[in-house]
Amino acid sequence: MGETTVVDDYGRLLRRGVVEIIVEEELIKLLESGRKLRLKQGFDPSRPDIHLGHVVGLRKLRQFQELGHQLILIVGDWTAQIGDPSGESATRPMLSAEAVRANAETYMKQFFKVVDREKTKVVWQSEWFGKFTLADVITLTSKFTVAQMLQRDDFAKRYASGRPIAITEFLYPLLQAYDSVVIEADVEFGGTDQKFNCLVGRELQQMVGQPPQQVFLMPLLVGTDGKQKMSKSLENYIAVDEPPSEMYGKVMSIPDDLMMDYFELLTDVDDDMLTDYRRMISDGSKNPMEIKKRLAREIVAEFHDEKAAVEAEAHFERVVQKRETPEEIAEIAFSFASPTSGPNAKLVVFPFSVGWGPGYLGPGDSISGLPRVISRVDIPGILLAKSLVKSRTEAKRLIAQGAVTIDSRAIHESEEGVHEGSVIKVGKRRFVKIVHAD
RNA sequence: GGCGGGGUGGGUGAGUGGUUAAUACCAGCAGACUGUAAAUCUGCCGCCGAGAGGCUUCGUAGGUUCGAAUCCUACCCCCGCCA
Repeated sequence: MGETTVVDDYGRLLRRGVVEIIVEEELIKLLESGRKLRLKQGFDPSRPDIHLGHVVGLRKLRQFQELGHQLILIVGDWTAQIGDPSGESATRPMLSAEAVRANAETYMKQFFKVVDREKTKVVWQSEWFGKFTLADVITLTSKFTVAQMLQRDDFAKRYASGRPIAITEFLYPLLQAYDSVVIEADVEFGGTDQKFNCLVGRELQQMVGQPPQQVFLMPLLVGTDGKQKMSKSLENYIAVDEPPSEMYGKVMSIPDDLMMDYFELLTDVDDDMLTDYRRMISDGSKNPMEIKKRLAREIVAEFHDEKAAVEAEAHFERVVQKRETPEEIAEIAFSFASPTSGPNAKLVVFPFSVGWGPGYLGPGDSISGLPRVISRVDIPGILLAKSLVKSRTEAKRLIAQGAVTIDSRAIHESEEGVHEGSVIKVGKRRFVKIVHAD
C-alpha cells in the first residue's frame, strides 16, 4: 500500500510525459528520504537557443524544483567543442570564451522562463576540465571499451552504414559522465536519445564509489513537420523566444495527431481534460481546430502571457483563417510629392502622381480627396528590400503564379501601380504596406 | 604503409565528353480546395534580365578539348579491405 500511495503522490511527476525512469524504485526511495536532491542539467553553449523540444525536460525539472530540489546547470563549454554527435557537421569552430559567455547568457534568459532561478546553481565544465591533464584523460578513457561505445544506437548505426565517427565523439559520453561525478548528481534528465550517455554516468559514478544517479528519460518532442524530432537544424522547431503570433501560428501548423502529445508534454492542462479532448476528437463532437487553438493559447501564455495569447489568436483568425490583413505590418515609404527623388526612389519606375489608376482604391480611401498614387513601382524590388523573398527571380515566380496581390487584386506584372496605404501581399502571410514619406 | 571505392543542387541519389541548370524521389514554395493541420490536384523550385538571352554551379586548384559534372594532374576529405 505504501508503494502505491507514493506513486499516486508523485503521479504527475513520475508518469506524465515520462518514458522511462532508471531505476524507479531507487528514485522513489530518494524522494521519500526527504533529502534535497541534486538534479543535473547540462547545456551546449554553441547552441544557445531553447525550443519546445527542450522545454519538455525543463518542465520536469521545474516540477522537481517545486518539491524543493536543487538544480545544477552545467555550462558545457568543453563538450561543446566536441560537437553533438548527431553525425551532421563534424567540424565546428572552437568558440571563444567571449562567445561562450554571451551564449550562456542568451541561454539562461530563456532557460529561466521555465525553470526556477532561485533553486538553480550554475557551474562551468571548465572549472574541472580546465585542469584536466592527459593522464586524467587516459584514466577516464581506459575505463570503457569500444564495444561499450558501440552499444549506443546512433554509433552502432553509423558504424554499420560506414559513416564516420570521430574518436572525440566517444569522449562526449565520457565527459558528460564525468560531470555527474563532479557534481555528485542524484538525478539526470534527458530525452530518450540521452539514455546511453546518462547510463555511462551511472557506471562511472559507481566506479568511483558514488551512488549512481537516477536517470529520467522523456519523450522526444516531434517537430512541426510531424515527422522528426524537433531540432533547430531540421527547421521544424518553435523557439521559446518567438513572438506570440509566430508561436501561435507554428503551433496551429502542427499535424492534428501531435496535438495531444503537445498538451501532455508542454502544458499543465489536467489529464481528465485531455481525456475529454481525445474523446471529442475521436467521436467528432468537436472540431480539432478548436482544441488546437486552446493548445496554442496555453503555449503562448506560458512563454508570454494571457494577453499576448488572446492577441495572437485574434491575429491568427484574422490573417490565416479569414485571410485579412494583419494590424501591424512592415512598411515601405515613398515620397508621393517627388517619387523619383524621395526614399526608395530607385524602386519607382514611373511616377505619374496625378489621379489614380483603375482599381487602386482601397476601402475607405476615396472619401475626401483622391489618394496619391505612383503609377508604377518595381514590385520584386520592394519585396526584396523587405526580405519577403530571397531573390528577384523568386519574386517573379511568385507573381507569375498569382501569389502576389496588391489590395487583394492579383497582379501579373513586375511593375504595378500603388497608392498610399496599398498593401502588397505575398502568399498567405507576407505583407508590406506602402506609406508616404512626405 | 599497400590496394580499392567515393565526394553532384537543402537531403537521398542518376548522370562517364556535346541534345545537361544537370534524371528521379523527398523536403520546400505558390495556386485551387478547406475546419487549423493533413489529403488531393496543378505549377514552381541557381542567379541576373521585361524578354531574347547571359552568368555561375557537380570536393579544391590547374590542364586537355571547339566543348567537361563527365578525360588528365596535383591536392583535400570520406569509406572499405589488407598490414
